[in-house]
Amino acid sequence: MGNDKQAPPQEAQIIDAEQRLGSSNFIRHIIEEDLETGKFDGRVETRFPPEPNGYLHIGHAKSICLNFGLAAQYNGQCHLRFDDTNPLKENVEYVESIKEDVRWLGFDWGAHEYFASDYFDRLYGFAIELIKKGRAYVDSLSPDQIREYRGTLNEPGRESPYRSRPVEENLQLFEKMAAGEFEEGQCVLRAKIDMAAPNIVMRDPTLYRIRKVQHHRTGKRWCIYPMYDFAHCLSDSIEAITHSICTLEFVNNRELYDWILDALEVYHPQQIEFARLNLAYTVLSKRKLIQLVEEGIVDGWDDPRMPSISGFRRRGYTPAAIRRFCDRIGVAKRDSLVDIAMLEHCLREDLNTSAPRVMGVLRPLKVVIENYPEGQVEYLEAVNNPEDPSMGIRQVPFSREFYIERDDFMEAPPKKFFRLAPGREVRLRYAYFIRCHDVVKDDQGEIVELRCTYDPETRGGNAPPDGRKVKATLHWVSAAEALDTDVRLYDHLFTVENPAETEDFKESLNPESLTILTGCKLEPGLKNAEPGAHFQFERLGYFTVDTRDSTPGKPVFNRAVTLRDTWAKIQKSGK
RNA sequence: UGAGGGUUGGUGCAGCGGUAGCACGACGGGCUCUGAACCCGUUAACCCAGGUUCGAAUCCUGGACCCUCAGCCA
Repeated sequence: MGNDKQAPPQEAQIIDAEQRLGSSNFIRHIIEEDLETGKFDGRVETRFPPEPNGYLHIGHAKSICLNFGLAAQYNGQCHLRFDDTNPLKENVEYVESIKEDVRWLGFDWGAHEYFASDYFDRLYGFAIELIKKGRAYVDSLSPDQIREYRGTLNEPGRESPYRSRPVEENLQLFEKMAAGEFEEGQCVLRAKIDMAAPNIVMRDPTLYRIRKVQHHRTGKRWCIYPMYDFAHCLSDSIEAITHSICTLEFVNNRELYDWILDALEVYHPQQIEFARLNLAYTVLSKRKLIQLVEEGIVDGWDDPRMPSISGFRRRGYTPAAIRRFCDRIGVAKRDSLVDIAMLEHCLREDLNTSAPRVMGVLRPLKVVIENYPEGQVEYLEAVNNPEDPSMGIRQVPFSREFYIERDDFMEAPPKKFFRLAPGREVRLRYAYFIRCHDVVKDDQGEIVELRCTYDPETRGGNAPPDGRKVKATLHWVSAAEALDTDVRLYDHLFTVENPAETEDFKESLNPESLTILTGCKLEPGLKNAEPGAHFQFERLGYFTVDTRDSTPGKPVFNRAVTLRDTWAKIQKSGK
């Protein structure tokens, strides 16, 4: 039951593109203007260019939705290109996880799967061309010297003594670099631009460096690897990208992007920068995320508290919810911090229509119905999803002994509490009206059981002939038939809105980000729920079957998000 | 103090010279066999100061504040 139905990728893209039609942003303005002026012959070609050195997170999802969404909307194509120019940090495991995550999000790059490393030969050729044009040189300064010579934000840099090497010498040196005749750090290839440029990026940036390590795709073929600035613009050019969309921290690099393409006189895409996503109460920098994983603060990249795509997936988020979220937060150039309430809203919105309802008691309180026959079990009809009648009905066992939520009973209820209390009558969802008569306590005074009576005339949860009304409906699970299992609840990983802003972001970790509940009582039909399936536990929230810790016959559940809870709000506001 | 980006309700995004709008949130009400969902309503914003104009969030000038850049990372 409740298997995770995913729309085929193409369909997902089309549907979302239609939804997006309403909202406008500055990138669309640019594209539409380009379409009008015929700047790129009416083409729209984008790319999502991850470096395979880590897992994708919700910030990448924003970029993925943007790039694939734009391509779909303007009948273009979006390429998936791995920016694998630094073999020190990259590996195939990441390549695979990235592909899985993009696919899971519902996007299809078709045949357009590329690797910057596939262009290494051509890139090498471009480098030689630059040298021949007198626009690049091999520098033999040490890394420290290069830094010294670069100058500072306020002072211009100085030219390297090797800057004026003749073309022939540069050519020979560069060939030797590629042939492995120099050690790492001994020399680099630099663009010859302007050491006094006000934009530091333009002070003779490094184009190639020596790295005597194997590359996960090209093996031992190379010992020199191109830098981002050199590889990226040329990869875009080779693939005939029209709009190369990246985040704001690359604004300064655009001047270099343009310089390289102009110097080589090749096809020239347009780089456009937008603000990266920041989400409240979490961190979205690869470096920090890696730290959480490596220091064992979380259980891995797919820990449900992680803002990684795999984390959200395991937590119980859906691709549609994440896509909708990305559409709604919009795209702009100013730094912002998005409220997680927005994300949670998108999940609820999606799951409300698609997730089967089910009853589960997280913190059980036993109830005995004194006037219900001992040993009797009857099956009552429950609706699978009131939002979607086509999802049908199911039978739920009811008997003399069952569990309700501890929170649903109060011995001395305050004014606005209208659930169960001594002497009070409530409805059991789809079952009967019951009235509480006695409270059984143990030696410590802890409530261990409620003694109630039921009204047979309210079978199915219907109002009795005398028209008696009840102010609350509770969920419940029959004791003997209940599935006994674990449920995990999650809260923000951090206690402050913007942990990245604090001195040490780990200082503000939330010690209560994970709560493991054992002995939860769920309706028996859940016994064979498939890993990854989504459910709404009525009155509680949306839960998913954990894909890692569940075993056949004993699914373990993760709470993805709570339902909106007016009662909790009343309590918090102090009645 | 160099260069480049940015500043619209609590949050995110529109508005591109003509009554400042959408979503989320918050608050109130309706409906309800989920205190959910749904429906209805309320709240609340143009960084500041000048200027241009019949009219400025939009154009101009000056200022304030925030962000990015000194990797052989991306």
